[in-house]
Amino acid sequence: MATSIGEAYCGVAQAGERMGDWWTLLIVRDAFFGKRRFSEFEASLGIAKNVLSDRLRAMVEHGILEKERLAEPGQRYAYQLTKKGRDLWMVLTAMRLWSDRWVFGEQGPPLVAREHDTGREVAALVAVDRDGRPIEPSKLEWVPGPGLPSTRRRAGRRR
Amino acid sequence: MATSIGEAYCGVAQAGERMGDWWTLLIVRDAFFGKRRFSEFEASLGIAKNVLSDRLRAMVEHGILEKERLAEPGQRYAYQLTKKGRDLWMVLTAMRLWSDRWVFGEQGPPLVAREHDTGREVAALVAVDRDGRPIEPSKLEWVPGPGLPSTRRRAGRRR
DNA sequence: GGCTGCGGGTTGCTATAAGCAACCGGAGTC
DNA sequence: GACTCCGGTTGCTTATAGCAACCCGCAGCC
Repeated sequence: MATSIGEAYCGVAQAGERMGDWWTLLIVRDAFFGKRRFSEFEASLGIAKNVLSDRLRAMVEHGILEKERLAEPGQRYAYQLTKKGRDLWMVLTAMRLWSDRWVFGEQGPPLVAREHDTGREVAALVAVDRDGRPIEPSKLEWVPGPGLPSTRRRAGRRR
Repeated sequence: MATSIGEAYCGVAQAGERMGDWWTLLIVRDAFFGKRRFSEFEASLGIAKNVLSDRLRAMVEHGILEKERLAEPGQRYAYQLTKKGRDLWMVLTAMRLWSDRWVFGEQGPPLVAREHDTGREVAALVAVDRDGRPIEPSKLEWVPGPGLPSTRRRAGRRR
């Protein structure tokens, strides 16, 4: 990861910084599938042990996962998603839906997310305002928010 | 990127494979900001020239960007998002909203997306079914889709 | 027509990190 | 007290990001 990326006041860069690499998202995905143990992630992802160890530690440090010792016999731990981690669901879903359309396309998605009691499937994401009303992405512009510390922005800054 | 990741029948992994690394998403973000030229991306991102060159080529190959020679004097090119590239907007937005909440938090987002004619801001993403009705993520389960070639799945497979 | 400047790269070197295999240590089990 | 399993660590090799230097086509200038 580039040093310069992390300094940017950009949510995309910041999120990328927190992830580290794509493994992190795949670990979160597996956690959503119910996987919790070191060996489960290892087997499922085919990731090297040292890299997995590294990722898990970083994710715990960043508050995406919680490590907990299991009551089971032996030296066993469970990694579970925190609220912060579960909030990555939208990121995973956005990526999955993009792939469903642009990678899998005609052959159809290998996996779908379905509401368990009604059977309705997630077909898309829509952006909404604070009242929950949909916003069309093509009509959007980017404007500085309250957290922007740029010198070009004056409103709301105390000196 | 790991070799094993690309083989997975998982939209998240596939999307990650198409990206290559986080630079790709940052380039797409800049393209949404209106940047089109090699030197614009270079200056904005602080990315090394060879890496940028590499990413742009890969993105053109993957159909995320289109390279076009400008009519201007000199040897100048413009890189523009294709439909496939613009469709990454949801991924960027999901990451940005996650950062707004979990990285920037109290201090507020550095940047907001606003509908230019009404001023309404994008506050969240919601998952919807094919009829546009919202689905609550916490009630979801994952099930195999039509594109899954697993041996455990029989429906729809020709031999 | 040679000089200069600029955009858009390429080449080569170095440093960091991923991949892989081997080993390790605590907890339980026989 | 030897064996096994889980969850790692250590050390080596390979791949790739970062950086600096150089390069090439095209234009304007004189």
